[in-house]
Amino acid sequence: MRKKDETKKVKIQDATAAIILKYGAAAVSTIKVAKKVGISQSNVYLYFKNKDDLLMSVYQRELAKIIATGDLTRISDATIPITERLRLYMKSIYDFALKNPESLTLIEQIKFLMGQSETNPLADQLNNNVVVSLLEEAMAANVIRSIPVNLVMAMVFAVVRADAMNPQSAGFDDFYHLIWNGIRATD
Amino acid sequence: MRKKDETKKVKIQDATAAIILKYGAAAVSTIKVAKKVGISQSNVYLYFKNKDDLLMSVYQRELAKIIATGDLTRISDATIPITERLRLYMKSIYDFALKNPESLTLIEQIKFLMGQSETNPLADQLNNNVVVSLLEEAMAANVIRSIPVNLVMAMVFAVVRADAMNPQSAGFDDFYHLIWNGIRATD
DNA sequence: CTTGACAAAGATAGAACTATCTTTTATGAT
DNA sequence: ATCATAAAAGATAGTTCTATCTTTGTCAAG
Repeated sequence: MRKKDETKKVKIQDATAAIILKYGAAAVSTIKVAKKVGISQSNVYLYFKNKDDLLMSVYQRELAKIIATGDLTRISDATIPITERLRLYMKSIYDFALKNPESLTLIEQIKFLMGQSETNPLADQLNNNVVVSLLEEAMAANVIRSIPVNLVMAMVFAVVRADAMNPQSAGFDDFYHLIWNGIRATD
Repeated sequence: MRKKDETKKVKIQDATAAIILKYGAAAVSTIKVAKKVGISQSNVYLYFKNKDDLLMSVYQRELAKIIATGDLTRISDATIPITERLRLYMKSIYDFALKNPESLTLIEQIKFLMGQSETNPLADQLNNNVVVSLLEEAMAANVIRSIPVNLVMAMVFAVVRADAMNPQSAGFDDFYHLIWNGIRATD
């Protein structure tokens, strides 16, 4: 029996990502992807159920990168002071964004095309469990002011993203100051 | 001679906007728009040069709403203290977003579909002249910290948008606090 | 060296769409 | 009432695309 070339699946994903980055997610078609890889169009369906499946796989791949980067364990480590954990959270997001700005673009684009797109691209990953409870804990302890969590998230991501896209980034300290002074509890 | 029904142009724009809000900008087609209005597809081309022209007109229409809302004159009125003008700017953006959340969605969607989409939807209008110089003036006067202007804009818009989309808004005071304490110069 | 299995390419049905061209219909002016 | 004009509808050429089905090619096991 003949074996399937697993590197080809990756090549297809890469081509898809390249098209999205250059022309936007709406421009993706199996024809263009296949042409870019140098295979026939029907061949794409050997590796992906359909176009949505392909897009979702690219989406998941970028998400996995994000998760692999940050050390989520420390964020929920109760032995670390909460202010320090908040800082850790922001640092890990900031570092990732600066290192992988295309990841954010890809996630944003795909989410925009496929879904009701929520507010921001990273919502899924760091959000849903760890970060929300971190923020809620900080509010309960009166370390940060009581604001809807999604406002804080939106703020963090927007600033990170803007900075990552800038030709020269402002640096983590400015970023941190911007966020922290906005959310910290005033005494 | 038979006269053109100008209300029909508006109806076409309305139908387009409705489709965008419900299914996203990528879902817009002259067929669907015409069906929604109850006219023939070719009829759309009597009022708009092509599909892009239609989308751009919807985009411009929403932009005009925003401009019509805020009183931009006061923002550049040098007799008003700069901190007060910064507050006015944020208030006008906040009020508009709360009153017209769909406007933001429409602009975001259309911009996303048509262009390289920059960072945020409102960039064009309040931005380009008045607001940028307001922020730069505030930085020069050391009223706010020296940060890239687009970071501040991104932050403002992201928070405003998130709040406007929330079922219950946090209110202007919380919004203002969040932004102001982030950007103000520390003494 | 043959053959089964599966990858790869080819071909194609069918849908959705854009933009233009043609025909019909309605209306305001004479 | 007639007629010119332009709106409205209809028809259509041509493109792009998805997803499936068919054919061809290739590799590995026996």
